[in-house]
This record gives sequence, structure tokens and C-alpha cells, in this order.
Amino acid sequence: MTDSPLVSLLRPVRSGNAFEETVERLLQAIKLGVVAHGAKMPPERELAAQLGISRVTLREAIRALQESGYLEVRRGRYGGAFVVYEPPDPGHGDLRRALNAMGPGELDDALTFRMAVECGAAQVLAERALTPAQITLLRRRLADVNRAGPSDYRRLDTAFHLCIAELTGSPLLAAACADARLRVTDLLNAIPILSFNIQHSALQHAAIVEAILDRDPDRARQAVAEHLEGTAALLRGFLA
Amino acid sequence: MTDSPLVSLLRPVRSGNAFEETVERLLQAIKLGVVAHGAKMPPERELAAQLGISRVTLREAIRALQESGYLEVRRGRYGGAFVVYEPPDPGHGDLRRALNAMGPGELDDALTFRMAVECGAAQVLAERALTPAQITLLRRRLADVNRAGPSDYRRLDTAFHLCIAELTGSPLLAAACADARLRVTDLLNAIPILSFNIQHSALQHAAIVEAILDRDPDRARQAVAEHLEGTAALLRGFLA
DNA sequence: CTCCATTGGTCTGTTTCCAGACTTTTAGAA
DNA sequence: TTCTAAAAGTCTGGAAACAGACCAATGGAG
Repeated sequence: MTDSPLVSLLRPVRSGNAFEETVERLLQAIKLGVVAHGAKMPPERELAAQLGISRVTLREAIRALQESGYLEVRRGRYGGAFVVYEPPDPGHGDLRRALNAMGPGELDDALTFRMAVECGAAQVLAERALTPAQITLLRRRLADVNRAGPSDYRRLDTAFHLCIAELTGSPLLAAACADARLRVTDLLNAIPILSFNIQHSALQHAAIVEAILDRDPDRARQAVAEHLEGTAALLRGFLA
Repeated sequence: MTDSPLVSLLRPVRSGNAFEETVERLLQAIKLGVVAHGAKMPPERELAAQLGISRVTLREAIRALQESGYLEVRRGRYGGAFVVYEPPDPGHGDLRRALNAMGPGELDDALTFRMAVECGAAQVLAERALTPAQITLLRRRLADVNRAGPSDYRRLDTAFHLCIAELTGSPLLAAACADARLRVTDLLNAIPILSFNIQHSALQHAAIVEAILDRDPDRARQAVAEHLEGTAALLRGFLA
């Protein structure tokens, strides 16, 4: 265990199959509600460019999602790929199933990773002097998630968390946080949204923002850690 | 600026060219001294598997490094690719050159990213109860870097930093830290190693380990932040 | 001295992926 | 009603990457 740095350094160069990877990404964008129900995905050419893949590959992925009922594609001007998917209310077996879909150590890996990068992002942000526009944006996202109904909650919660990372101005860090979030999405989606939890989270979200705006890195870090620990404990509890 | 999460989510699926990416990786392993001067890289088949690429692609990369004088390849049993490279003493223009080789925002991005993930890793680790073996390893790495001579310094410093991430047991986090380190390697290599800096770093390294072993996440976070801030300030200073 | 395991070197056919040109559909503007 | 721009759909040739089998060298074991 924990052998030389070779292990970290000589890790896989490419994630795997471009097609599958793309399907996964788009699926996450849909499930996270980043592209909301009924909304249009960006045009193929644009999307392909952003994802760094060819149009052909992208289209294969889109077709797969179309056939699975996540997207509806319309041609012609003002056409495009529209999201036709609404997150179902999670049943009781769903979390178990989602957990089993992950490898054994994978859950811990994902949770640890998320804890580290999100705490790091909050800390970094709290060390900065934010511009008024940034402050406004952060407050806005906080208000959004606190005002969210059950159908919007996950989406706005995601937006709030990612907003912190994006405000650091580091694309690498933002990508890492997005990645971390992706790895627990399926699990989060399988947890029923309880109003008790929402209210609890709202307090924690507020504490995070407050600490950041107060330029207090330690408090920011702690607030995020506490917040994420709640989710982590919930998920880990189902493994017992 | 700071538009919707789409930006973080729909980032490139694959890093780029497998060949170039591989060359870069191997080069980093060499420059970081992870595979020391005169030592042998793992066998092709093994390496290809670890990097998740075909042997053909790997061999192309190896040949490129061979032709650039980084590796020497010997056939037959006990053959392999041997590192033939010794880091040159950095001259005065080197840092400038390395900095210019990066895009404008890239340096800030890399430094911010590094700050976040390494602080996060230290914090996470400090929340844990470490096994005796883990404690021994951490202390060992600390002692190694503090005992290092100028020729070994970078390598052992890298090993120490990565050790913290690896001890969290999260491959994702370890990979993120390795990645962050990679992005500033060229810059660090261009800085002359001053004994003053080494001594200063030694104190900070010790403080980090102490905080982790004391199970004090805040102090661990602060110690890492302070340590990295030193490097960051040094690099940023050259941009003025 | 012979054998053989281990390692790099080479070849072949296949799959994946790409770049780019071209076609078709469609909704709105003129 | 006609025209146009923006979008998806289609096609082709080629490059990149892979899988896997096979060859060649080499140093140590017996």
C-alpha cells in the first residue's frame, strides 16, 4: 500500500472510450438538471468543440440518449436536442442499487475527494477579496437554493456548490469540484429530499457564504466540512 | 464570466493526443526524479497497462524521449528503458522562459488549484486516525526531505507532498495532487535551490506533519497554505 | 555450454475517432 | 410566399490507437 509516487504519476492517460465518456457526461448534465427539463442542449458543433470530440462521436452519444428517452431531437432552425427527462421520485431500493453499482472503495474515494476539493475551494475563496459582482452572484445562488422547491433542489444545490469553485477563477479547481460532484450524483438522486434536510442544509449553506464573505478561511473550511459530512454520513449509513 | 455550471460540466472529455500526453507524463516522472537517474522504467507491457494505452503508443513516446536524450533503451533480459538525464542547474533566464511557456492565466490557475487540493488533502488526513504504519511512513518522508541534498531535494519534496495525498487513501485525490504538482514542476525546476529556502521549508514541513498527527485540521490546512504561499509568492514575484 | 525467462522490436488487421464537405429540414423575416 | 439562417443529418477518406501474435536479443541458471 501507498507505494512510491509512481502510482499517482503513471495513472491512466485517457479516461477510456470517448463515446461512453461523452454519454456519461451528457447524462450527468441532464440528471443534475444543469440543462433543465424541456431546455435545449447547445448545438452539436458547439458542444462537440467544448467536449473536445468530433461531431460524429457526439452524435452517437446523443442518439444513445435519445433512444434511452433522455433527449428529443428536432431538426431545422431553432431545433436541437431537448431534454425530455424528469427525475423520478426515488424509491426505497434505489440507493442500495446505486451503491452496489459502485465498486467497494469507490464510495470512500469519491467522498474523500469531494471533501478535499470543496473544502479547498471554499478556503481559497475565503482568502480572497471578492468583487461586488462576485458577492452578488454568490448571494444569489444561496438565495436560489434556499428558495428552491423539491423539483429544483438538486439542480440549484449543485449550482451553489459549483459557484464557489468557479468564483476562485481556477478552471482546474472548478473541473475538479464538478468531477467530485458527478461521482456522487447518482447516490444523491437516490435519496429522498426531506424538508428537514433542506432546512438543515440551508443553515449550513448560509454559514459557508458568511464565512467566505467574512474572509475567514478556517470557518469556511469547517462549514463546508460539516455540510459534506452530513451527506457522507447519510450515505455511509446505508452501507452498515 | 462565471456562467452556468455548463462550463465546468461540459469540459473536454479527453486530454488530447495520447502520444503527446504520454510523453508529457513520462517526462514529468523523469524530471521529478520519481524514476531516478540511472534507474529503469517499468517494462513496456506493464507501463502501457498502467497508463491505459497500447504498447505501440507507449513505444512511440519512449522513442521520442530516447531521441531527446532522456532515456536509453537496452534489449534482452534485464533490459529496459533507463533514465539518462540529470537536472541541470537552473540559469537565470530559465524561470522567465518557463513562465512564458505557460498561458497568461495558467499560472494562477495552477497555483490556485494546487493550494486547494493540497490543503484539502492535509485537512482530510488530519481528521483521520492514522495507523502506526502510516505515521511511520509520513515521518519517514519528512526525515527524507529534511536530510536531502540539493540533487535529491525536488524528488524527495515531491514524495513528501504526494505522500500526504496518498495517505488519505483516495486515488482521486492523490491523482489531483500529482496533477497539481505537475503543472508547476517546470517552474520549480527553474528556481535555484537555496539552502535558506530549504531550511525554511523544513520548518514548514515539520509543522504540517505535526498538525496532521495532532489531528488538527485547521492547523494542518494553515500550515500547508503558508508553505505553498511561499512558493506562489516567489513565482508571482517574477511576473512583476 | 545450453536453455530459458524476460525484455524490447516488429508486423497485421481492426476499431475508433476525426476533419470537413455536403444535404435536408425548419421557423421566422422580408 | 419566398428567402435565409441555423440547425440536424449524411458521407468519405484518413489518421490514431489498439489488440494480439510473433521475432530477436540477452544475461543468468543449471
